[in-house]
Amino acid sequence: MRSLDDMLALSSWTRELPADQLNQVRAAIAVRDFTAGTCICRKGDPASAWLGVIDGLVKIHSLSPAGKSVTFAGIPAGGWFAEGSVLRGRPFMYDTVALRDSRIALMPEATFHWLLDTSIGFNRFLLKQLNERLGQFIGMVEHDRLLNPEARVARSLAALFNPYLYPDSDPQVQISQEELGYLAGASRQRVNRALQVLGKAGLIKIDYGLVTVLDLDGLQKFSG
DNA sequence: TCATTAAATTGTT
DNA sequence: AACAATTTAATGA
Repeated sequence: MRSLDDMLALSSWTRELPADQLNQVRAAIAVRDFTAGTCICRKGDPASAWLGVIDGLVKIHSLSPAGKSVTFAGIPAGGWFAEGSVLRGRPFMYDTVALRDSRIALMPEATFHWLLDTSIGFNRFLLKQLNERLGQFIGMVEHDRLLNPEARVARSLAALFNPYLYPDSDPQVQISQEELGYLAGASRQRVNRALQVLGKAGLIKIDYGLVTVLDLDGLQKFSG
């Protein structure tokens, strides 16, 4: 299992920090392990920390009153999230659940704001991250209206491997087809078919509970 | 190490 | 949505 130091080494915002500031930031970050299926934070909880996925896989999602699940984003190892709520000083708007055993970094709100006030590199990182996320969500609306289900699954999958949001060299993700369905807004059956098509096209490799991306660029551009 | 079983996931209708 | 097949993980001989 990866460590907090692995994560910080991968996070580009740490690179321009003076050594003593980085040490202070590192000391302020708490690390907690969550087993698969447990809730990391719920809608309405105070946003007291900026969260990072050191290892594992997390989803941000919402449950309809009728109990249907919609997943807005899957966050694999290397990703930071919840900056939106921390920036506004408002409670979380969505639930976050560990999809498999996950190790989470919690940077206290005060530390987050200290970095925001003192580090240009940190601000640059946040701008880039917010911009990447905005692009992903605009893309989701576009794909939802314009593309066929195979292409939607392809892009949803590709979004998990955004090299800026999730700087992790691992081309695999351990996720069930059911969860991919929540992420892509498609039924499990549809995801199953789509994955087979994408596999035959040589873009991914499918194993039990595991998807390996062979051609990320091709996956992003796939349109049937 | 191997066999058995339950649980999770997948493939199909 | 329901069913059958497959894979994994856990258990104990």
